[in-house]
Amino acid sequence: MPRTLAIMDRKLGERCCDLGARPSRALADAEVIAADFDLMANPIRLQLLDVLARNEGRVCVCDLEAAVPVKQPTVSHHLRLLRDAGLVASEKVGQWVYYRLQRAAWRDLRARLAGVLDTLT
Amino acid sequence: MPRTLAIMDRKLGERCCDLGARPSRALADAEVIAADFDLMANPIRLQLLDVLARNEGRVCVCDLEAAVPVKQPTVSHHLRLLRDAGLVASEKVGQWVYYRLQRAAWRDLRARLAGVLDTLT
DNA sequence: GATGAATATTGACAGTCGTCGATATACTCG
DNA sequence: CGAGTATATCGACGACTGTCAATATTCATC
Repeated sequence: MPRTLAIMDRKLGERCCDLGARPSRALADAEVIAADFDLMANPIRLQLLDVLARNEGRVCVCDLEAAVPVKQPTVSHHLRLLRDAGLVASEKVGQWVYYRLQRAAWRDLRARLAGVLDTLT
Repeated sequence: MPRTLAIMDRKLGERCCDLGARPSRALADAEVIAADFDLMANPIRLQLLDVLARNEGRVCVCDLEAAVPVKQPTVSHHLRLLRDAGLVASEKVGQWVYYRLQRAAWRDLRARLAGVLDTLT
């Protein structure tokens, strides 16, 4: 017993509203994807990731600090967000901490985002 | 007169800091990319875009309103953000307003984001 | 163990974001 | 014109974010 008309069956200007439009993704899924995008939605984090991507396994915090226009606590803050998300890992060597990208985690994230972007294009 | 050693030339645990790490993108570029990601970093916008993607040129605001768990002013707010960014367009027909994706704008945005994601993987 | 360096954490602050009720605007129909 | 509907805008509010100074922690060296 269908009581709503599919949107595709309707002409422009004819019968509007409540015709059964639903998102294909549940809100919970959308929130996960939104969190992925959110991590990337900051220019300092993008610059940090860029430096990490081009210096595999060899970047200590003070190098990162020199690469971006914010102070050390702020760099530490952004690195923590990326680390908590599993996208970078850190290794302490002596008094320094070296950061590196977690390429596998990035592949997963990229696949998720590409899936979204593909449907919109 | 090079006075900084490239990061790649250094061993782990040896000489740290100020070795010339720079982001390849300027801050201004990073801010543009971050704004792109930011637009996508919201679950309601993702759901709206999903409905628009699957109902080409035929979705009025009240249909969108029915598809997401927020009130009408909030839907209107998110649609405005997407419209201001050029990613959707609206057309008034009678008392209704129909929204549709701007596929070309999405191709541009996807290319920019894919470029970033590719370097990280 | 005191000193100094590298990094993390804390606490405060200003600014931004998402949300909604109320209201305004624009259109339709009687 | 008056009533009703669809959408946009306004104004307020709480929550979250980015930033930094100050402080804590950890390690190395003397």
